[in-house]
Amino acid sequence: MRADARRNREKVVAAAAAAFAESGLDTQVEDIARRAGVGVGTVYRHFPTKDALVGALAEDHFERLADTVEAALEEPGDAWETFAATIWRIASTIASDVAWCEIVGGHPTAIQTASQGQHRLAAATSTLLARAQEAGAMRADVTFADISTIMCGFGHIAAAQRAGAALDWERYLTIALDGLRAR
Amino acid sequence: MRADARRNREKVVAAAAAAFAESGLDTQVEDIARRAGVGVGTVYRHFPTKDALVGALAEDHFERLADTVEAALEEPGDAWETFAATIWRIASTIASDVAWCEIVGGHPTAIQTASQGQHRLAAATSTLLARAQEAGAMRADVTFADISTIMCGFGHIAAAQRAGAALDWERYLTIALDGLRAR
DNA sequence: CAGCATACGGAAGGGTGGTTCCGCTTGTCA
DNA sequence: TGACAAGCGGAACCACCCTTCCGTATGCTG
Repeated sequence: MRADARRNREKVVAAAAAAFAESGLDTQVEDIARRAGVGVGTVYRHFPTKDALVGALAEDHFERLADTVEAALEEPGDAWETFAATIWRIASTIASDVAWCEIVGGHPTAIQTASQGQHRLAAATSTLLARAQEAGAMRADVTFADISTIMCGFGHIAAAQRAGAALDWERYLTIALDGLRAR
Repeated sequence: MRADARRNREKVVAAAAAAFAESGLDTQVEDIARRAGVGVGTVYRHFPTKDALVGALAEDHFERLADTVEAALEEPGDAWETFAATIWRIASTIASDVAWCEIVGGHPTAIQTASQGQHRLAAATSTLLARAQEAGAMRADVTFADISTIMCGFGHIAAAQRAGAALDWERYLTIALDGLRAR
């Protein structure tokens, strides 16, 4: 790969990440290209479609989330506290990026491919969940699918909040986590 | 208004309600017109824009929801039970209509106008909420905004579920309602 | 340095879907 | 019943964006 091509690819990825984080997945390809200082043709040489670009960035996000959760598995301490703190950490990371909120919330444009990162994330979260249940701190009937559902709702609410809706994802999470606790 | 015009208006409203309920707010105006047995021009003579049509139907939905909640206020019985049962009733009504899920979930196309029906709905729900708190069954810090947020998440999840996602709005509501209860 | 493959920019292409417009039809009222 | 206003159908219009294409520029290799 030619040196200028590599350089341009990096500029595109950086510009796309910034633009999506700021304005969401509806950001136009032309805006990303302008931000990167290249033409749209260049964006398309590196990524066959806009979805592929979103997918590449999303996978990167999921890998980093998986790292976070796997790191939490190593830490000692109360199982419930670890679970809750991890959810909060993940949520605030996601909430800082509009596109990420939309992806987690299930925006139609987003990739649904069960990727490497998503698998790791699911596995680590399931373990965290199981530990909290074994400790008797979490309702026994909760499954990983429930956590997915709650996080899907979270993503949507956070995205809407960023878009100006009178919603509060922190209150949402507080209530949802309380609903997960054992009585 | 001419008799045929009134008849056509009713056909358009009925067709739109059915089409939106089935396929969501993305349904094209031409599909609605075909379903009503009229041309698109006729749809536009009765409603200046697609949004206006959606808005008219939405307002009707909100009025009916408000009726339901106001009726619940009259019923005697445990305050928490009444609250929870009402939320469940509302939720299953909404879940039966894709467009309604999208509106409640905050689909961008949907009207955000604070209408008559929405006001009545908000007022009645707030009263129901306050009674449950006075009875000591609901967390004291919960506000109407929290209920809105939870229902927004619900709408989104129900819409995604209808679209084929592996989500379960009933589990979601179970957990969320549990999170609202006093400990 | 010459020559070529690789890469680039951005105008043009194409699909989608809301909205408009106008010639024709149909109620309504005198 | 005749005449006119109101209503109708649906093709055409237009805006928005993703994607493609091609003439030009540039890094790399011998």
